[in-house]
This record gives sequence, C-alpha cells and structure tokens, in this order.
Amino acid sequence: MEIITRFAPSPTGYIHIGNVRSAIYPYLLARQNKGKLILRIEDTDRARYVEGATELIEDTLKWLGLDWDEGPIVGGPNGPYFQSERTEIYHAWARKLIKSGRAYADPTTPEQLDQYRKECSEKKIPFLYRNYRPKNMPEWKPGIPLRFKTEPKEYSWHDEVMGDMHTGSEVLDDIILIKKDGYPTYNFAHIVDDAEMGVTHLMRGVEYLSSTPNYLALYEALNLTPPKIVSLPHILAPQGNKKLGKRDGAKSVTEYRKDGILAEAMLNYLACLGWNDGTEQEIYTKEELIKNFSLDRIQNSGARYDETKLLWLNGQWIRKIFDEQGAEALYERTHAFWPDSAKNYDDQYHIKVLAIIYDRLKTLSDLREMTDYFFVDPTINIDLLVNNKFLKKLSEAELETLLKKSITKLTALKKWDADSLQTALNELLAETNKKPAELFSLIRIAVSFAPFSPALHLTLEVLGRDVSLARLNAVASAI
RNA sequence: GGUCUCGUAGUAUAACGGUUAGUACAUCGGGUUUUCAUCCCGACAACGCGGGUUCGACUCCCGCCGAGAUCACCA
Repeated sequence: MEIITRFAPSPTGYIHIGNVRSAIYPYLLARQNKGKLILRIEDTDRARYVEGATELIEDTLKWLGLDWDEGPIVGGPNGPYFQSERTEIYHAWARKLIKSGRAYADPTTPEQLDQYRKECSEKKIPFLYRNYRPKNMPEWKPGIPLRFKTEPKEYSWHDEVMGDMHTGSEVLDDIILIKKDGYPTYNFAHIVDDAEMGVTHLMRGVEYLSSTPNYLALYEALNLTPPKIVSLPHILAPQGNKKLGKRDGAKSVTEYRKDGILAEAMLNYLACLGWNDGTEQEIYTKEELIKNFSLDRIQNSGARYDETKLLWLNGQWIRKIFDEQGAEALYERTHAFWPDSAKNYDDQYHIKVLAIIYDRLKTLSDLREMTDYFFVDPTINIDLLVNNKFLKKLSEAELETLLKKSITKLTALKKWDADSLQTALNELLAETNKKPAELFSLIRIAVSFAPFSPALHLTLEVLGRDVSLARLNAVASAI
C-alpha cells in the first residue's frame, strides 16, 4: 500500500519552530516509503486568514528541503488543495449525513449555548450539547450551522505514538460540521479531505488526541476507514512547561535563515527533537533521516526547545559542509552575511578569509562581527595592546622594540605564504627570547585589534604583505 | 470539574527484568606555540514518591504527586 501523508497548516501567519515538525515527520515517512506528501491549506476560518501566509509556509518548506507531491504550486489529481475552494465537496458529504439521519440543522443561538454551558458549570457537570438537542429541527439551509448527531459509545483505537487508547462515551458530542457561514469546521473538513485524498497516515500534534473519538464516530457515520493515527508530542518552550508558541517568542523558521542557521542544521535539530534511531549518532543528513526514520521511535513526551544545541549543531554543519563540499560550497551560503566593508573585495579573497575563519562560526552571521579587519584597517587602540593579559607585563618601550624587530624580520621575508610566515615567526621567537603568548599576541592585536582571530601565520598570509606591514608600522609609530 | 496523555542529570535522549544507569549539548577543569574557536582528555550531574509482583525492577501492576492537552460556529 502506498503511504500518503499530509501537512495541513492554516494560513494564519508564519510557521514557527514549534509546529514545523508536523511537516518534517510526514515528509520523512512519505519519502522513506516512496509515498506521497500532500500539502493542503486549511483556510476555512476567514477571520483569521492572513494574506501572504500561504507563501510564507511554502517558503519555509522549500528552504528546509521539504518538497511536496500534491498541493499548491505543484497541483495534483485530488485538488483543489485550498479548503476554501472545496465547499461543494463538504456540502455533498454533509447531505449524505442528513439523509442518513446523522446530521441536523441547529437553530440554537450562541447566547442560548452560553446559557447551557453556564448552567452546567454551576452544577459542576460536563456540558454536552447532545443533551440539549432542539425538539423541532429546521431544514438545513445557509445561515444555520449543521451538527453531527452522535451515537455515544466507547471507542478503542491505536495511536502509532501513544499506543492503545480507550475512552468512554462521555466524550462524544454533537460537533459542528458546517458553520453558519457555509464553511466546514476543521473537525469535518479534514476527515473528508483526508479520505478523498487517500491519506494513510494522519500525523498531527497531540492536541487532537482528545477529539479523536469524535472523529472516529464521524468516520463511522461516513462509512470511511480511518487512517493510521500518529499523535506528535509538543515542543515545549524554553521556560515553563507549555508548548512552544509565538507568545514565547517562537521565531519563524525562516527567521533562523536570516540569523545564519543552515537549513540542514535546522532540519537535523528538529527531526531529532523527540525522535532518535537508538544509535548515538547526532549529525544526520536529510537522506540519513529518511533512511532511519521510524514512527515507533517518536518520543511520547514533550521535548523542550533548546537553542544552544541548535547552535552547536549549526557549527557542526558549517564545518561538515566545508570539509566535505569545500570552501566554495560553504561560501555560496554566506553571501548575505559579510560585513559591509567586504563589498569591494572579490570572491577569491572572501573564500580565503572564510577558509581560515569557518571553524570558529556558530552561525553564518558571525562573519559580520568576526571578519571586519580583513576588509578595513582597524582603529588603532593602544590600550588594547598595553592592557592585554600577556602584554601588560612589558613596558611600552619593550613593546616598541619587539614590534620593530618583528617588522624587520617580516619585511625581509622573500615569500609571504603560511609556511614561510610560520618559520619566520618561530625564528623570531628564538631571536627575541619571548614566549609565543607575548610575541604572537602583540603582532596579532597590532594587525587586527580584534578580540580573537585565526592562527597568526594564516591571518598574516590572507591579509597579505602590504597590509600586514602597513598596519604593524602604523602601530609602531603610535606607541 | 470531566476525559485523556506524559514523568531518566539543567536540556535532548539510551536502556526494554540482571550495566559502576550509556551518549550528546550546556557547565567546570586540563591539553594542542598567542587570542577565540575547533580538536583531544577529564569532572560534575538523573531513574518524581510510595506500595506491590519477582531471586532481582528505570523497566511489569496499583496508588499518590507533579506536569501537560482538551472540553469553540479556531484549527
């Protein structure tokens, strides 16, 4: 049997990291089994609809590398993939239910409903609409909501993540199928759509777990076989125990792209938050995730979102791409992240800088703070030299002498490459009888005035002879 | 309040009746000719509580406690 999964977001805003995982897992399952992933836009709530949200959702999925087989843009045989364009379909199914006596028009006003709820809460009994069914049910027509006429009984089912489930009849109620505006509720529409689209695995957040018996009752009344049900645990906010949401400052997935997080790292992190394959592997490519993914190893408790680990993983991925695909491949990802001062330099120079700095990056946007001195002469700040923890033991006169000796040595250098520079620096160490911490800190700071920088000989090589010597001379005369 | 779910170090997790309870991130310490990082080595740190069942329980059962979800003409 072909496996068909779906991701069915509402276009009410951006996708944040708290809910993108319910796109990742269906994607992995579909790809692993050579099945299909359907993207369906659940836009039946016109009040909450946000212009442009669909595009935002599509961008997010594309950036993460999650492509879909049916849905907006790509089309497919089961369209349309916007629920707002499918009202005829829902109404047709609704009429079947009316015919079989399993749905009825509900004339109760919202005020009456509130009154019923209030009564129940005062009596401390659960409110069930089915206890208040109207005596005379009008004919269903636009402007009146349509309710399901439930037949309360116990339900047992299997959830691929949560295990065997069971509930009593007290949770069954007459849920709204079609709203008075003619649009279906989620409760009704998703069941119809999943059935029409042939969805085999219904993967969604655990918040739907307690409504499942009502859905099961609907499947029954509709004479449909329910898909396999897979409830995904929540991702928890860094603070407290609530599920991560926009109120906790949950950023959009694409916002991380702006912050210099790689899509590979994001996918890796989120996929492994609440799932593992039982091995001690930490770094997974998309292909490895597809290969190793399994429903029965999805965690059944919520997992806390921890940005620190994401950052670590991103650093790993930056190095992985550099090591496996080369400097150019990594450079291609960095265009948006260089400091303004880098604008006038060519690609080759950028790549040289990247090649010696990449293993210090946690995010690509670190480039902005970490590479400025490669592109523009730093402001000379003698205090930084004098107060350095290795240099403060030396007098300013000593620093000046040392700097001048270094300049002489480096000026005499025939070849300005990493090896020659390393040799010269080592000789200088012997000649001046200084510790590396002293001599190298001096030169390093004089040339960069940065809190940290790559290995000295590499920094000098990339900076080049002219720039390096000019900066050293400028500092020597400023002491 | 009803119903349902969950509970291993700060965090993410491994274990599936027998281990000194493993790994990773974080934290702390050490090493690699400066710094920051990488890399390497080391340290700290956990089975919510109480009963059973069993020769033996993180693992099975029950109770409690704690946390969460849901009870919309939102999805």
